[in-house]
Amino acid sequence: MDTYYINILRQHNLKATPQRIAISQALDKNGHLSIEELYEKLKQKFSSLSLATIYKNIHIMIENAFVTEVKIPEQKTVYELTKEAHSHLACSKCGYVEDIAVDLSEVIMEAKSKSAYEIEKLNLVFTGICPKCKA
Amino acid sequence: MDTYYINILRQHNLKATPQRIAISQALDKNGHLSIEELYEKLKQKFSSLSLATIYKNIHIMIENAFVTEVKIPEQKTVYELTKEAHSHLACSKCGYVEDIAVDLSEVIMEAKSKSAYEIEKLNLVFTGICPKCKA
DNA sequence: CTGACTGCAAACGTTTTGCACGGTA
DNA sequence: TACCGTGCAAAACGTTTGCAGTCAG
Repeated sequence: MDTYYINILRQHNLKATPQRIAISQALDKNGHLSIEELYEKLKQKFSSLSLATIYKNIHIMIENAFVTEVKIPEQKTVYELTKEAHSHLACSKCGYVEDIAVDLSEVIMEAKSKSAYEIEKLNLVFTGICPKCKA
Repeated sequence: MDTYYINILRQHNLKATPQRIAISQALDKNGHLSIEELYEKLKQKFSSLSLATIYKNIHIMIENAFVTEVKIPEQKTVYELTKEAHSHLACSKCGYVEDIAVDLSEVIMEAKSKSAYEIEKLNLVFTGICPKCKA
């Protein structure tokens, strides 16, 4: 139901336009999408959809902590709805990206003790072959 | 001495042109540079230097495992001379990037046991404030 | 001497911008 | 109704390509 997305959009100070609802839904259902994939998917619903609208919305959604950008080595950048901190697994064959939760507390402690930086966050991406591509 | 860079370039099957020597040296001395930073630095030595030359060389150097691309969340991509696997620390204020070695064997084991992917490598970037920016 | 590299200019793809119109709250 | 969001077209970027001349090996 759209009400669900309307509410979470409003909770993030975003007006609930049909395009934004569709973006939220697409990211929610697909997990991780690139700008181009988002555009292709939504173009089916809104034939007049403009790429500029996708760009503008993704950026405003990132600013409002509603969406998070995920940069993957040697692949296109993808976007996801913001969740608790987690890591990512990316398939080097097909590009599919999924979430993975690993315990990083030790790693963070080690990094803090070894460096003079005031560490705020960390970003971990595993790359490999997904089950589908292995088969 | 240039001989040093000439040799490592040749070891990577790359002809040792003055531009390539300068790129190697700049990356070696500065650690991590973006395309633009590289261009600005080398432009001083080679006033006729073309951006296209930087792009072409960086790519051929990546293909020959001489240079590695480092993608940093919300920052410009930087390049470094290829070394053993290591992680990175990036300053969210000034953009400065440095290497850090942390033990990731446990994390890798955990990821392998939790996922059906055939994990090949991992990429870890810490973001925070560097000592200079803290002061 | 030959093939590879450079610099230039043009082409390309992606992202951003300005503006008039339309829709949300 | 007032303001914000949308779509369009153009502009601005960053990156790539083709080509003629030059250089490394």
